[in-house]
Amino acid sequence: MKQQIIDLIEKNVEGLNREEISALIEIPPKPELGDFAFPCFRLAKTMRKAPQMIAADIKDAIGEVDFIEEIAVQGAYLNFFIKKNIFVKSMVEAASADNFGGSNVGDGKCICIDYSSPNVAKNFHVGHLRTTIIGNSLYKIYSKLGYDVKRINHLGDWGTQFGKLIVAYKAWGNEEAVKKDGVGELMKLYVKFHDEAKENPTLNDEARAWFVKMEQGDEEALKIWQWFKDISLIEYKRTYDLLGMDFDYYLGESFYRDKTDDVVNKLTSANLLTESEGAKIVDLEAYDMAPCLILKNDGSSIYATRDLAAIFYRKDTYNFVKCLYVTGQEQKLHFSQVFKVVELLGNEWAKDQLVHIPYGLVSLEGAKLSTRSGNIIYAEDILLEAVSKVKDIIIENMEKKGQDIQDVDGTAKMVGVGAVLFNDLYNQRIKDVSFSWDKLLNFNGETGPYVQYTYARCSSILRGLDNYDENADIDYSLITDAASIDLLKEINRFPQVVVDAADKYEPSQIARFAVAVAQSFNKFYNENRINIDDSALKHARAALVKITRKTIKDAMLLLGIDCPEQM
RNA sequence: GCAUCAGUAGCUCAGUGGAUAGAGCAAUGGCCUCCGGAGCCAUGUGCGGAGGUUCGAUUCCUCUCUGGUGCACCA
Repeated sequence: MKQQIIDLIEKNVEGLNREEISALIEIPPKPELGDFAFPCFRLAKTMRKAPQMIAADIKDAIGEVDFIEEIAVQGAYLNFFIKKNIFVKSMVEAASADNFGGSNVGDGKCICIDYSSPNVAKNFHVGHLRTTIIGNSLYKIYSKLGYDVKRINHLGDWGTQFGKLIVAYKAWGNEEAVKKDGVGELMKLYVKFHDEAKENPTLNDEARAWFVKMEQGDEEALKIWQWFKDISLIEYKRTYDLLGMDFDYYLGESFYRDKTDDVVNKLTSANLLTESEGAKIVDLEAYDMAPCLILKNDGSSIYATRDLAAIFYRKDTYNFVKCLYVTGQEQKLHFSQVFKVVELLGNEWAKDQLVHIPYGLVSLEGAKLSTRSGNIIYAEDILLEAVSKVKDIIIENMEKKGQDIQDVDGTAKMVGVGAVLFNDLYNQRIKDVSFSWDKLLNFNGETGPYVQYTYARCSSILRGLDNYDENADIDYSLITDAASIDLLKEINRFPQVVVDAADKYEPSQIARFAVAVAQSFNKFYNENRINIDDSALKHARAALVKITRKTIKDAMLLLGIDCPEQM
């Protein structure tokens, strides 16, 4: 419908191309102001006339059009009122299409997303949840737009921290305890190492020495390392299963250990490597950044080295058009440095293909999360707690309302986990999050369960319709009330919302949209009975329920959340 | 110190170079013998401050204040 408006304006206005017109056209803030609006401020300068007069002139030039009810001039705005039945029909039909909201702009091109990437031998806590949830949603969003997305879990499974763990394990650990408590025990060893190292700094040198051994392929070191890694992965996968998420590749930092030499060689031939305090660095002073450390003074690699190796590997292997890194904003400098180094090696594509997607810090009741101080909540505990609370509510509702819900545990999992995901995706990524159980477990208002509830309600309505024919013709002229039209307009934003979410790397746009549709539907529902005797009206309203239901489900799936038929 | 991000209603947050800046939470008061009350409706003296660009700035620029984060051998 917007295209037809653009056609009209293009034909009757000089000096603007279709793209410019399209960008100018807006949806008025209030329905009384029309269905589409075209502001004429910008034309005032070139046409040297008051914008109000320009609007009036354009109106006259357009004249009568078959699908337009009225064109109103309001100040500098040209407000278009589309004939309702035509507008309704076009919106319902658009929203009924199978891939509504999606497109094929991606054309099968590859996008790599590096996310989740927990540090092996450390617990998976609330902070890790953010990267996992945001990354997963971006995967869904870009897939919806026709991209071939590679989900890469770049495990933190290499580095000096394993030297520390080996030192700690050999000094204070034992096999039994690690077998019994898994990552929990490894964490204890890690914390103990840091406490002891404060008194005895030579422990740090020992740790670095063990890491050098790892890099040199020392059998004993690698055996312990592999064992710790296996233990950790089992625990992480349990959390991923709960979240209903998976990855295409688990390629941790260790995967690149034989590829860092090549990075050093490239940098050396490009004459970018300089020595400083015994270490090898790339000087970035010209770009107002601290130097990028490539090799430590003991010759071993560091995370930047491995990130560089990973970039070249991914470019060669997947030929990505974009490689996204979903990590905390505190790593911003690191990625700026690494991306700049890639660029300095003569890779212009680094400028727009390598993108850091930062998110805000998670704190716990105002204090920073810290394993060492015990100020920590584990992802798994949060998810299980939410599921358990949802289950209580479901059971209570079943007694109160006499509902018969088939799969209580499955539904509780869907809603509980969904609540956590939604809560994490609802605000802009960059906002810091102060974790609060109260907020997380309140399911009223702008929450996942609210949206899911609306979905279940749609399903329930459709199940209960009497004398309903799936294939009956719809009389669109029967839909005239404001609540119905608002609902349709809301739903029809979907394709643009998905594009915006992708452009800004902001799943929150989708979450906000899902809530807006749900709110709009609930208002419609409160004003319009659907299962009524008037068959034509019943079928018309049911058509709105159907597309609402479908759109909510598709939007929620983009967040990694499924919707239950009953709850 | 340098860099960077943020500052909108009591709280948590949306939002846009333009038509009266919006939601949710919390609070109070309402909601049809009828499709699901995890719902709907009603109540709101707010864009940190100062300049600048513009016909128009909460939005863009500069400065400033406040808070977060980062600044080499951790990732």
